[in-house]
Amino acid sequence: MLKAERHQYIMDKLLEEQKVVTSDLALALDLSEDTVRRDLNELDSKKLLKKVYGGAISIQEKTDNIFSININAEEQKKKIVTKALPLLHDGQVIIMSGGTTNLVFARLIPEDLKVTIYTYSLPIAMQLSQHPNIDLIFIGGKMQKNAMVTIGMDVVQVLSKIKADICFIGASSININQGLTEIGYEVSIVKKAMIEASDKVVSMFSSNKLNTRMPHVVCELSQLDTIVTELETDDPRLEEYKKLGVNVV
Amino acid sequence: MLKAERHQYIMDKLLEEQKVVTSDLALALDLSEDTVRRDLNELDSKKLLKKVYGGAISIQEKTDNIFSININAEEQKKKIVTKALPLLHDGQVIIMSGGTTNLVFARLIPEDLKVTIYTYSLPIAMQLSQHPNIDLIFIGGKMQKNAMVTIGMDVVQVLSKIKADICFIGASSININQGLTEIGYEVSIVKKAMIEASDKVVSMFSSNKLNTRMPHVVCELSQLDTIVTELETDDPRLEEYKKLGVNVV
DNA sequence: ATTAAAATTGCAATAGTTTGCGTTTTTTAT
DNA sequence: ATAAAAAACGCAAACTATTGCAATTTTAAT
Repeated sequence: MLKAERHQYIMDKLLEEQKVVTSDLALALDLSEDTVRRDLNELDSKKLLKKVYGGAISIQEKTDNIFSININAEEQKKKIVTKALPLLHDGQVIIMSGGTTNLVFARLIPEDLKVTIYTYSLPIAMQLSQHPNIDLIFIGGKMQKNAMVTIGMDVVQVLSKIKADICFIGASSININQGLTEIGYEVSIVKKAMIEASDKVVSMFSSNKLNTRMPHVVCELSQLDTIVTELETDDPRLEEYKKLGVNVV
Repeated sequence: MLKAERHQYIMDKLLEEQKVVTSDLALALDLSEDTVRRDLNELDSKKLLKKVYGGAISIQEKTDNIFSININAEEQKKKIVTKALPLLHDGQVIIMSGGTTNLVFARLIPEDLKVTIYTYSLPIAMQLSQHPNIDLIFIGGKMQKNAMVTIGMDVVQVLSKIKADICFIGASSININQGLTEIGYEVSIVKKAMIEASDKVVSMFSSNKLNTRMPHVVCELSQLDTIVTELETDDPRLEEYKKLGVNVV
């Protein structure tokens, strides 16, 4: 992995989570913490983030009366989510996690689709509020302010009581051995509940998330029905996933 | 292989993979790494990619996505909510309804205030997510998409189980006889529950809401502790309200 | 076709970067 | 105060880039 790639990865992560932790990045990227620190310091000196003890936080101009969400590589994300649109059908009950890929997905849901969507992400809910034909239900609870999602027992409890046809789950990291892993424990718990509540589990992410890992396991690959990336379905990097029975789109 | 062909190959690869590695390209194109580097440098100077140590990365765009909310008479609202700021104290448990006045209020909450806030409004929650010291709890439920608030039994139920020190309630309409009234039935129910859950009830609104009415009653004036408007406290339009025991700020 | 100039290519030596490790220093939280 | 975690520092090994140069190929004009 190129250094510049790592930098992109870090900035990407920062956009999603508002902060990054040195040790988590070292784990995710399979690097020494030294190198991560050097990366963070470099990005700091370029004023792209603010290095703090233990990691880094994003520097974002105070948004005044506007809620702005930065999306990295939006074109790529559009490509990914477009491939997932055929999975949607009238009448479905859907659960959506947070993340910018899901946000792009939310925006591209056809106007005439009539579905019920549960979400626990503020930006996703804001986006879906614009949609004329969606029954939208927000799952409340304690807010994880950086990611703008609710977490905790309340969320899990609501999820345990619903039964969805399909869920679209964002991924921070995925690899063959651990499967889907998350940076935060709380979020991993919520995602587990989400998977439990859904007949079908779909995860959309860009290929740079492949073969990275985070501390908290969400689920094994066997629990994923479909993964959607920007890659061609015959790309060698997806081979192992297909072997394990995951549907690759 | 012609140079132009190679360039095309590199750009194709880049489009697909977001990055190229010098050594891989040299191998794939059966060229020396020197030549590949020269190619990459050339493409870099044409701004078609970004040359980095070890290879090159695609120039990735970062789009800004805005959920914008129009706030009418923002200056006036700032004036109103500023008068309410002294009601806030560390340690309070607070409930906030939706509305743009409350949104402006949320934005002006001092950075160092440590409180717990319950809300059922997406924009309010988004705004409060930016605040470093607030414990934020979102009350989930079915979304009323236009107003971007949750409504219904779920919301009422959560509200019935909490006890807040103070609530800040937006007002569609207020008058002496009916008190606070709302345009939507669902919202009126939620606001009732909110008032029930709070020791102290504060409503902020501009004076043009005075002496108007809507179909659904929220509460009588006697249940309001404090109203905050842009008017001077001795303004004759507020006289009647003061007489009924409402604190006027 | 021939030829000279210009561009391209690979090589080798040199220079510069990156990275992980051991050690020391600083920071944080108890 | 003290212990634990994180950061900084210096170093060596591995990797990547730059440079000048000679050999080769391409281009363009007679």
